[in-house]
Amino acid sequence: MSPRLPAAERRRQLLDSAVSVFAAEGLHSASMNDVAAHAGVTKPVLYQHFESKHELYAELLRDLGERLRAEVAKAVADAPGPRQQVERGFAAYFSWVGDHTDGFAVLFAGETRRDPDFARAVEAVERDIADTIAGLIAVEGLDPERRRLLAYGIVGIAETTARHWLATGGDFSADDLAAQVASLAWAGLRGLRPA
Amino acid sequence: MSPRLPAAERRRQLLDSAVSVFAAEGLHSASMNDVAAHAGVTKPVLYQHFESKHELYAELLRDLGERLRAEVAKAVADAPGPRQQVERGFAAYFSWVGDHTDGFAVLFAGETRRDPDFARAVEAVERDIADTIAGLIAVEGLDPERRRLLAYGIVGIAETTARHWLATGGDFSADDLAAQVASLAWAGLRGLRPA
DNA sequence: CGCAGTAGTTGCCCTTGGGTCACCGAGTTG
DNA sequence: CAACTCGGTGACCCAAGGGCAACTACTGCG
Repeated sequence: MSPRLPAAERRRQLLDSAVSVFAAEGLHSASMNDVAAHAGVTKPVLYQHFESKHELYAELLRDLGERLRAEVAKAVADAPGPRQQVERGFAAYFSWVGDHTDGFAVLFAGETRRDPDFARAVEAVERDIADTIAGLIAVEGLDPERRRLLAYGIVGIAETTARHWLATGGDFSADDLAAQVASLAWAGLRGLRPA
Repeated sequence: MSPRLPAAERRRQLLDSAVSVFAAEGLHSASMNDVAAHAGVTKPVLYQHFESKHELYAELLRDLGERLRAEVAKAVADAPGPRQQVERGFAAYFSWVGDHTDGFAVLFAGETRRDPDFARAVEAVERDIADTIAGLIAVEGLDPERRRLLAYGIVGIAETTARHWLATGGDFSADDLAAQVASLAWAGLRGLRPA
């Protein structure tokens, strides 16, 4: 039997275990048994804290998404001007990714987008960030649909370069990476011709 | 019993069925039974053409990836200058996506990246396109790693805007979308300051 | 007309894994 | 020292689904 833990602590520990197990195995390959075992505990304990596998995963996504979102929002809010907002936003993003590779994998590289509930969670994060970016597009008279589309483009830059960064072993630091990518994004945003 | 078909035709039909079933249900939710039934046939027939579910899916990814890659490569090769290469490359990409929404879903929105074999297939496409883009970055003296990183950023723009385009019902035509996005990407690529 | 050969089918096996039930033992409290 | 609570366990149920073995039926050829 594993050492007894108060409910709150056990729950936190289970969530942490779930992130690493799901990141390593993927949603459908990882069993509830695996998650429980990783926490040094058996399945029923897991079910005392979470209704179902679905709910556990959804909770995970909400949790991770909220943290990433908060991190980026804070960095952007603290920046003095638009150029710095872009730069620091990316820096916060990549820094979070570097510190939470498992979380990033679960949020964006997982089979997240297949399930409607799961998709909502990750899209909420994307939308939030995209809305922030949309406000930085300097072209006047660009209709909101197009504005949002381009903002999603920038979000896509972040996701894909982050994945590539992790996949290739990360030769750059998060800040270096952010500087590179911010430069690309900023040039793109400023160089747009008024439609 | 379903009408008898020569092996080659049946195989093609099974592949087509597989794309739509996997796009609708996802790799792990869709059963081999579903795929077979969608083709009006039973499971063993499916197994006469494909060793396993894994192999079927891998074959699908190779097939789809090759087509997308060829489409983009052709468009880029036919363009007279770099600006047009970007524009027509995106146009070909979005046009393919619009015509093969199921294929796009399987390639990029699926649980593709979890499995090493599957990941290879989709990464091959990304890499191929990224390499093409890398050649268009005009900054001299930028080291190849950074060049490639930025190229992946552009690839990310395409993927994410395509997903957003499909998810929101696609108010734009593929060409309109391409023009918008190409403008963003081109501005980004040209506006980079030499490092 | 009968015999290959190939397309399809029915039916089954067996593993995996989500989810649950009945029980246990260590503190705490009156 | 009961008795209650609460964190924990082992064993089990049941459905889904990948994969296969054995059988059937159509078709074309000598």
